[in-house]
Amino acid sequence: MAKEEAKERARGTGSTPARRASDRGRYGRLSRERVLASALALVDREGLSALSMRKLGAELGVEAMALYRYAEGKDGLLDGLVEALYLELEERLAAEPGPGDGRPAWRGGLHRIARATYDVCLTHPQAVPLLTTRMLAVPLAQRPLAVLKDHERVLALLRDAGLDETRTCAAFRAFTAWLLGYVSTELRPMVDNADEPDPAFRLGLHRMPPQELPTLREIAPALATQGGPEGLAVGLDALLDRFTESD
Amino acid sequence: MAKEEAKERARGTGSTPARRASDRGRYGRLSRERVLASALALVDREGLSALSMRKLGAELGVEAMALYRYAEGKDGLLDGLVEALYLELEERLAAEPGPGDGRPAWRGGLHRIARATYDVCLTHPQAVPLLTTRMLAVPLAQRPLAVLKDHERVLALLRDAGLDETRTCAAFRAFTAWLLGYVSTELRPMVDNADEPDPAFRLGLHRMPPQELPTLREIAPALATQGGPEGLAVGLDALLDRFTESD
DNA sequence: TGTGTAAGTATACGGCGTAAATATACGACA
DNA sequence: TGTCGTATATTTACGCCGTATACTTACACA
Repeated sequence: MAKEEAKERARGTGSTPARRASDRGRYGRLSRERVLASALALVDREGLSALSMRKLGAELGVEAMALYRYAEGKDGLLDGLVEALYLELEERLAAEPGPGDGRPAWRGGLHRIARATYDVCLTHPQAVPLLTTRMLAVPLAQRPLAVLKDHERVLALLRDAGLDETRTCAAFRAFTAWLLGYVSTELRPMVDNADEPDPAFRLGLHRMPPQELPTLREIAPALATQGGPEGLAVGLDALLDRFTESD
Repeated sequence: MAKEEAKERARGTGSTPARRASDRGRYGRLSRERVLASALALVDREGLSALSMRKLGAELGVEAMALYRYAEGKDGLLDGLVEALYLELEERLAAEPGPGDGRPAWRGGLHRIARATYDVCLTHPQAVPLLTTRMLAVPLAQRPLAVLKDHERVLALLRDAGLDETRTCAAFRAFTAWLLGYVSTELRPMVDNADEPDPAFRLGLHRMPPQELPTLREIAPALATQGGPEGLAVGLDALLDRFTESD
């Protein structure tokens, strides 16, 4: 793959002098990587609903239909975004060393995965809904390879913990549900009007009928805070403790 | 009832009359309730992507634009579906008695809410993604009243547990994340081809590269099982234990 | 019985995803 | 060097979508 890119670059640097500048880049501009990266950037910048084949094409200097060589339709493109997120997760996991602290390796591994997933989602908050919509909507075996490899890592770690098949499944489900639920609830806007100086008005509390929602009104400012990665870790430990204990 | 609505209409308030069935003519066919119920039925039957203003209008024997009196645009309609789900939840909670078993009332209450939410989602699996996309995308104060009332119930129960504000928030977040994550992961298809008799093929395992995904391939059949309401309850207890304990 | 108003319709516009046919640049090979 | 097959991108077109705007119609009430 790197070799192909090198070839393309050599081609681009003018081995054929008669080629006009506007023609030079016409072919070989696109690749699945470039398409997905550009799509993710667009989503990061303008949100999921702003992603259309035409707009993405324009962003890449190309007609919409050209994208169909690199993703099968819009749905395939969205699945590709999920794949891109998990590839980024893979990179992060490969980069970080893994602490090797007091706890068992399998538990540390699960925390690393959870934390890295959190970080990826924090980097691309607008793409997070894709995890519960596209990724979970696709049957297990049809998910992108990067996703399946992530599942594999988690399952292998649970196996390392010495769990039998039943308990491994239960723990895997708990891990996934907690992680996806946590990032889904945490990584999105809580504020109503960010420019409003008064916290109560910024939260839009004036919209809430006070007699019906006394506790909520009282506690809403505190709810605007976040649990952060610590909250994720605490809940993860609680679930792992429960779901990995033998009766 | 018809009299009150007539009064409201005369007063010019924005509320919507629901005419008696015998009044059926060209006018009075629609109401917000009927629109939302029909939309939910359509989603249940054909999935979220099949819901369009035109199709919903046709279903109700009406032009698409007529729907705009009862929901502000498509997004408002989707938010209305979320509202409908939480209204259904409210009904369920009102109907069931509440067991009053050994555990503290507040914990029993949270379990009742979680279970009822699970049941509602089980009844409308196709609508579940709306919870993580539409509901969570809307800032707290702008969520439908039925949603806010649900939040209020949960918060009040946590307050009953004697938690301070900080801990109440943490527990609320954990409750929400776990519940939404659980229903999102649990209530969707895991199978590849439901008509295939061999379980392995039904799961599409032949698509998985075996050397890269050994654990996953081995455990995939077991993963196709579900945690059910019991799994939800077990995890909920684990999280509540952890997030409500004082240091 | 007339009249104001809410309920629903008609029409139109621009954007969307994408099927199908078409044009074109490039690599390979003569 | 020329030409040819093919991968690559474009063009065109179709039907569906959400919805702004202007219109018609049925009803409540005087």
